[in-house]
Amino acid sequence: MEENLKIVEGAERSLNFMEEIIEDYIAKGGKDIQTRFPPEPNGYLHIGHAKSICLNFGLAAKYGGKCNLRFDDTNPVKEDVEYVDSIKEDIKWLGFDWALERYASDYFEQLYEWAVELIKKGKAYVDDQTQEEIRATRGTVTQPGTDSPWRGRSVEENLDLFARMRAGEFPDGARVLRAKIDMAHSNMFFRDPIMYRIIHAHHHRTGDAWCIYPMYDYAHGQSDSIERITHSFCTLEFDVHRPLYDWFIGELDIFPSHQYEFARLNLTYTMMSKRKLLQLVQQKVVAGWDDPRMPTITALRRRGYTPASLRAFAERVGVAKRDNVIDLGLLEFSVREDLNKTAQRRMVVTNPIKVVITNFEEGRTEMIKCVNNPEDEGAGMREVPLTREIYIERDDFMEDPPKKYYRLSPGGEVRLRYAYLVKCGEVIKNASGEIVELHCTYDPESSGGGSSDGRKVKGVIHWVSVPTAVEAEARLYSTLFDRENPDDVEEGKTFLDYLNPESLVVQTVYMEPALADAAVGEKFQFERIGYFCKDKDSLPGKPVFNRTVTLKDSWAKMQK
RNA sequence: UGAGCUAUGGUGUAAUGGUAACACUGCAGAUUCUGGAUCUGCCUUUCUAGGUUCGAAUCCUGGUAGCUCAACCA
Repeated sequence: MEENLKIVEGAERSLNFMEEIIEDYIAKGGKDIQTRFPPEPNGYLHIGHAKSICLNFGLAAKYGGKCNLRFDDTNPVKEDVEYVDSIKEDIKWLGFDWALERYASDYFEQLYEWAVELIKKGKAYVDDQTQEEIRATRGTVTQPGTDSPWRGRSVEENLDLFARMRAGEFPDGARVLRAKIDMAHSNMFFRDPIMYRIIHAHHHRTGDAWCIYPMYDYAHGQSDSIERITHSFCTLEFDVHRPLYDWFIGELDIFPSHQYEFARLNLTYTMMSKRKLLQLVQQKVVAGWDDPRMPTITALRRRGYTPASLRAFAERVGVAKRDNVIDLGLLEFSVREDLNKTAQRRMVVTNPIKVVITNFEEGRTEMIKCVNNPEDEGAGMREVPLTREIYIERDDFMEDPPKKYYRLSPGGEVRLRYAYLVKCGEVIKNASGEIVELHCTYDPESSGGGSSDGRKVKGVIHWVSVPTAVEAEARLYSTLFDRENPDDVEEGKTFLDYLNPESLVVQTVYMEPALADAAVGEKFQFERIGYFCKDKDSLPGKPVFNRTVTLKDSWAKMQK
């Protein structure tokens, strides 16, 4: 696995633009590279965050720097400890560890003092306008705004009012503290941005100590500065905020952190909007944040994705400044690549048809040696029982096969994986003409890859012995949505109109006995089917497996 | 229609004034006790019009297209 990681992460490639920024910084004498991953604890992390995590932690590691985890917890009504716990778990699972765990709320006192400083400089004022009035006077992107009637208040009055805001004298929404910049600025964020608002709410960390809370723009840059973040990476939509980020740091004359933006990750057949993901959970379209069809890290983990595969994926998608939509196929390629080398093989029949090997003695059980993973010699061997009656896949038999069909057909011969050659004799049907059973004969000389007369066979099929088969529930997942870009909605529709009705298909499958005592979270390749991971919903005697991803299937492709 | 950001194969990402390449996808073949894996080959690319230059994906100008911004969200 280490090796595997190296192939991707250590591969020779040119620098991405972020690495260039950092190398440029170092070339100019800069040191102590410091980054941070700054989630708001208001939801679960998704694959887009995984890209950001790999970037921030990866860059710090590559250049001998450090990366902090800082929760942007400036809005108590949306945030919760449930989310901070899940975020920490996800980051660790991905394989990263932060230098410092910090919260924007750790800096509330300092932020307050700096606000007082700005008031004293005449750079901030308390505005009594209502939310609606503020919105109405902000202007539009093409029209300038107009000054608030409270813009000219004296420093003394502002100081007094701001102190009383903090003291809790005013109800929510009564007043705000605004930076005094330029109501006609072409950048909307410079039109006297709000720095503080009154919210009488319990904060998950500071409790009831505060009833005024800083806005993102007033908190983020200064928090970066306090932590001496040298490179503050964020997504493209924040580029409009950068001048304001610089303005506060400049006015306060504090450590000059700098912000750089990169394009966020988009994936086909899903969406990254926290709002919409929350909607899927709340409307019970999915079973929860960790429903294996969700793009959240917790869901991907439950589905069977590995940390290494997600890191390799992040490396492969690269980083740049233009909008992108990554093909889901690349994510799937990344897990298959990892699981192919690490997951043990097992035989499982998903849609059975019974085969009776007529020349195999009744009551006899032969233990067949099977290779656990042909890609990993260290994985060893296991024994699988073979008996007179076995299950094979219904798809592996055709009464009237097309050309190039290598599997079983009347009179045809195939190899039972790891075991003998079998030839199909009789096809048993019920009254309504459905095939219920196949009668075959085996070649006792054909174990170990040979045959009694040197003949070769093209088809190899998997099988499970009937008396020892273990029943399990398989959850076959495909995309939650039926189109590549479910965010692109037509008139009068919503993304919920684009759900894929077959995103989850539950099946009863028959497994070889070795699978009976797999551990939750353990990953296997069900030979010729796909990669599966044992789910936490498993009950004693009733295992549940999630299909992580199918195997590449060039036969299915030919069929189309 | 104000400001900012971005334009390279089907999808991503490189090439940093000097032969447009790498990965995924797709197609074809070799090989194989997984129609898996592996290996080989192939298809397909610089938004547009000018300019600078011996030479432009790269620099300049205009155009076009896409994205972002008018929460007391982050």
